[in-house]
Amino acid sequence: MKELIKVMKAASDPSRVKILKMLQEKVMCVCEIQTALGTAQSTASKHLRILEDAGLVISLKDGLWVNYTLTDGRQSPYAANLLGNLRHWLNEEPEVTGLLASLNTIDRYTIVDRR
Amino acid sequence: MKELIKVMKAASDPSRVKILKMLQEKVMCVCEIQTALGTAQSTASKHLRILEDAGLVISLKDGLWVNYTLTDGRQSPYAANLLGNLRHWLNEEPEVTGLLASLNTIDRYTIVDRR
DNA sequence: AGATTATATTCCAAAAAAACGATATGGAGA
DNA sequence: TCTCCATATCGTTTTTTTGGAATATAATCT
Repeated sequence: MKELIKVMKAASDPSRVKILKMLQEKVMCVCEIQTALGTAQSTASKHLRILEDAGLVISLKDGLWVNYTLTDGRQSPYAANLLGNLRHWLNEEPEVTGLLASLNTIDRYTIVDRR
Repeated sequence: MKELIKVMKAASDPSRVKILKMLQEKVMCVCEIQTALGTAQSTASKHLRILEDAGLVISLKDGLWVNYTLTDGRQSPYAANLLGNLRHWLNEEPEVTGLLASLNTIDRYTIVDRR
């Protein structure tokens, strides 16, 4: 029960759902996600932690970068189910299509250069 | 997106998940749900409203009683999906099996007689 | 070693959610 | 009509969640 609740809670926030939809498209580091969402760095990082705790996402270090990916869902049937459904859910929503379209323009090196 | 979030939020609370599992077993009125959960009446009523707003549950008046049932999920694909999954999810969890086992002893007329 | 940098964590304030008691509502029966 | 009763709503308090700024951490580079 706790496991299910954790997955549902993770999926109860628009920013986190957006992160999941973005990660369907590509592996992303924290600063890319932060930029795409338009939030503070700590906010992005915290959302990612919640998604990771729910078994929806995994992090992989690459030097200073931390890359986030969707999991294969092996550690939680609830997570697996959600990730599977999310693949076809929300694909017509402007809020999501717009965000995904903007991913082309978001690149970690460009982000870093600009600060 | 908002619709999805509403369903996920509705499923993010243990009491509400328990209500859904109970309604898989039988139609229940508010006072039966209140008793099964051990909460205040207003609390049960509010949880039910949230579930109803998410399209997971419908209410049907029968005199003074209000009977709650699971929906067929026609008004929300997300609700339909969750209800379908919940049919096999959590069936082994003691927290749930115990609750469902106790439903035999919970009957609206008995509850009313005792107050 | 020291400086730099991407990310994680901490701290705090604001917003949202949850619980309960009390009251309101609306249907049933006298 | 008056009363009674199951449920809904309101008002309030407590708890949880969210967001950002500031700081800590850990890896890289000179």
